Amino acid sequence: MLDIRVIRERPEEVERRLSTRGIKVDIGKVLRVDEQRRRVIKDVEELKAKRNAVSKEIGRLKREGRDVSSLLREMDEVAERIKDLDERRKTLEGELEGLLLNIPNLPHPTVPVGEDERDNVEVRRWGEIRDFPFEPRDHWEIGEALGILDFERATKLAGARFALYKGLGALLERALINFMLDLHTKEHGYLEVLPPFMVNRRCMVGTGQLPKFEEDLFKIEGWDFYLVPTAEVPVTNIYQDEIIEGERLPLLLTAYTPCFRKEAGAYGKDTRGLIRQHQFNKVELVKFTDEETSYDELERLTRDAEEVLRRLNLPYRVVTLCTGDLGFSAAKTYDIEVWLPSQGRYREISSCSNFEDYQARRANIRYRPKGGGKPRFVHTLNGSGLAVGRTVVAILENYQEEDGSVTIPEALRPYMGGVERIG
RNA sequence: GGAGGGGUGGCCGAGUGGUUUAAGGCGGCGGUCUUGAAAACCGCUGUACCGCAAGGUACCGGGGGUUCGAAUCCCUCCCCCUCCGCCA
Repeated sequence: MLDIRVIRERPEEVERRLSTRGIKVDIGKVLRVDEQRRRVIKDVEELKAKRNAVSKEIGRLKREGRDVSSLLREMDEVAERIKDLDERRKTLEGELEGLLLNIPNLPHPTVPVGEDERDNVEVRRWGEIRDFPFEPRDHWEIGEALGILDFERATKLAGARFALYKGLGALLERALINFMLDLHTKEHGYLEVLPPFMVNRRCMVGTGQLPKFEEDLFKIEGWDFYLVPTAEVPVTNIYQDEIIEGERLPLLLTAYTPCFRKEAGAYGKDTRGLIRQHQFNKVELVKFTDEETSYDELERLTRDAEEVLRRLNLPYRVVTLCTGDLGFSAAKTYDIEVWLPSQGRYREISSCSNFEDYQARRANIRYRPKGGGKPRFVHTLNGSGLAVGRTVVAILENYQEEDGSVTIPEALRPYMGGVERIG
């Protein structure tokens, strides 16, 4: 959520920066509602001040045994006006909140202006793309042939966009989760947490999935529970409605969770294989920082995620998302894209963002500055470290051999009970 | 699922209609004293919103109601604890 005071003070700037996302926001409407709201607040609070004063007076006169009937009559009207204005205030505040919750974050000034993913800017590349002496196969072909992935039977269990891992495939997925968590906890200083995989609506509003993107989420019928689309939601909301002591910042958390997404609007996209599933595993990195250090922390967080690919020796590149490709709540995002030989291109495997105080304002997460002072909103950041299913895809494809076998990256072998090769 | 007990400030805890601008204590900050520290004593010590300011308003788990006036009375929901049942 944007700060209404910023919108009030610099409406043209807000409108201009939002327009680079390719959306049009009616700032004028926000300002009009805000002004009406403040007017009503002023009026009703004046009346309440009067009510409080008169009520005190009534108490005093009654104790003295004096007559108060004229004052009571006077207060009848005041009470009525207060009731009306309170209702009006509630309506206006609801209206303003509704508008604000549907306005995306302002892109950071360093974000390249552009329309869509074609305008994203590559910032670095790492690793050597292997030169295959044969035609590299798709990961689903490799996985099915090795008997470690079974999409057909997964369809019986749930439907399209689900996977059944078997044998060393299941072990590979589990090994990757452990490998990533160990790296981030033991070497990068993150605290591991294991949150609920379902959250209530308030959390979804806090991180920005709701109210705008209801159609992307799985909801539990009859309950105020949603399946988490990313660990970002439960982990960021851990500190909802709290004031964190400034000495404790930055807070670094990592979590493994499955992620559940409807993938509405992705019909026909990546229909085969593990790339786009209704359920997938992910290890997430989350940071809470102050406003001075959040962009340094974004660089570090991105490097922490990249480190997974370096250890696995998988070639990748990092791109800065342009304004038109930026997510709703993000001020700046780096995507990490891993090389997939079967597609001959880089595919997203991690998305690392700084949300500045946008989520903190929605979820009401503040910190007390060192040495005291008024609480301020934290900056929140998160990034995949990494999407596990897509990491399996990258390993199967980049480490495949002509005979259909797959070599296990060395860093992963201790997590695989020493297995060096599948097939 | 059944029965009972609870939810008050950073923490503990008093408060059953108006002298409550929420007692008192602990913790924290500042001061006096001291070579320094401790102790003692004194003072300060929540959040949000409206307002240029002075100041005002709201908040005692959430929402609604009664009343001139609600932490206090009524309704409703949520959460926690204890016991019973069921269960991984």
